[in-house]
Amino acid sequence: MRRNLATALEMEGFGVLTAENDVVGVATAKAELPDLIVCDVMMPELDGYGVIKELRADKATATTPFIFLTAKGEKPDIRAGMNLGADDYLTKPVVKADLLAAIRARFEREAARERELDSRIEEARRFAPNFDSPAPLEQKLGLTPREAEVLLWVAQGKSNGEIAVICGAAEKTVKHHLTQIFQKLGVEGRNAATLQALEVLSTQ
Amino acid sequence: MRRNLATALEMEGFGVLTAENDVVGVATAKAELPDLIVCDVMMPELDGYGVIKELRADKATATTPFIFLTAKGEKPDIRAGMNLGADDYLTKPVVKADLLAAIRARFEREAARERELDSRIEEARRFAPNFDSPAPLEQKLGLTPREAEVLLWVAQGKSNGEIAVICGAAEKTVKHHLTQIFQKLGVEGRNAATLQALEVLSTQ
DNA sequence: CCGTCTATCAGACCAAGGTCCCAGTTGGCT
DNA sequence: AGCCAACTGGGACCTTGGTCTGATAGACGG
Repeated sequence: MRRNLATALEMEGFGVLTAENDVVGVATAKAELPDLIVCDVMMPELDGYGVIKELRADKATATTPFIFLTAKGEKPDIRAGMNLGADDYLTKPVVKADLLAAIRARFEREAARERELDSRIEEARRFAPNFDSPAPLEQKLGLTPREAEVLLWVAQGKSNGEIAVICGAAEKTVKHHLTQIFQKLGVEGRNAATLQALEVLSTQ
Repeated sequence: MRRNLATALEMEGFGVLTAENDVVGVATAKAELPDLIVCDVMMPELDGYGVIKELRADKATATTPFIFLTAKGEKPDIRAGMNLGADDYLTKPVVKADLLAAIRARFEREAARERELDSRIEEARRFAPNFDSPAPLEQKLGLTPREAEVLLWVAQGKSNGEIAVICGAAEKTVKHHLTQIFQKLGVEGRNAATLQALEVLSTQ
């Protein structure tokens, strides 16, 4: 049965790993991190429910698509399997076409999620430091409020003169704050300070 | 039936929206973007299969957990529903406990995915400009190879003298490249140029 | 009341950044 | 052969950045 299934899937172009029982299956799943898991319910030690519980509890396999394929086709069996976080539940007898369709459907579903995830990551990784408030600089870099304010403008490429105008202080004062900042950050020059500030303002 | 179900869910603390048929259901789902959808199969115009096809085709609802709850409980019906990307399929008669458990299981599954996604976003949003290659600067900012190289080091906080050593050129030459760079980027000073460079190097 | 922290500012001084003008070399394209 | 773009450098010159020393003033807690 298992061999039949494996060869059928391989003929469709899938890479297949098999395991002879529940315990071995959990181990190989955690080791190989497959893209999808097909699993029976009736097995000696953990049984299928135990397998999915184990896999769902492990961060690495918690979101792996998981399909039950079993002769235990009573409603309570199905509900138990699905409620443990299975993604589909096929009851024997199963024709090859159904299994393939189910697998493809789960892959398609996973692909849709992946697309959404990609766009959200794309969004997140955009270079967008938040120049709204000097508070993060004050806290994360241990600066005084005024120093944080000055650094906020330095990080935006302002010159000391401009910052003096913006903050309503003399350029000398700005310079003084800057030396304090450089010392606290352990850097030389406004460039290195800017890099640190951007790091803080980007990760938030 | 629908009212029964809605009040039952509301009593469990869920916010519930209802729709009297397939077409209205699709419209409200697209408008309100619910966290989960429960849907019958037998409906006048689209039927349940049409509903899920529509929703899966729309980027905004493509990954919303979707549960069929219907009297059409024959195996081919179930397979059809699941293969269209449903996440669970409950056949009437359904006891309240089963529905609640199914909903909670889907939410839990979604939460697990969300946790994984959060960690991946956290990874991605880290401030990590890629200083490996000047090529992006050359292309996206319209610089010559040498100019891009100089800017790459400027963006890392190097002084003109240091860059001269690194690039094996006279400081005068570095300065000359910099004036070219400033002109091309339309900025004054290395700070503003650094900001533009980091933007390019961060978004990749 | 006194010390500490924060913010303010000044003068002197040097290093670094940046501009302007100019000029030689290489390499590819026509 | 001639041209153009890129890379290279020099000299003169000014601006900005940054340090050092030193000083005043309000706020705040012990």
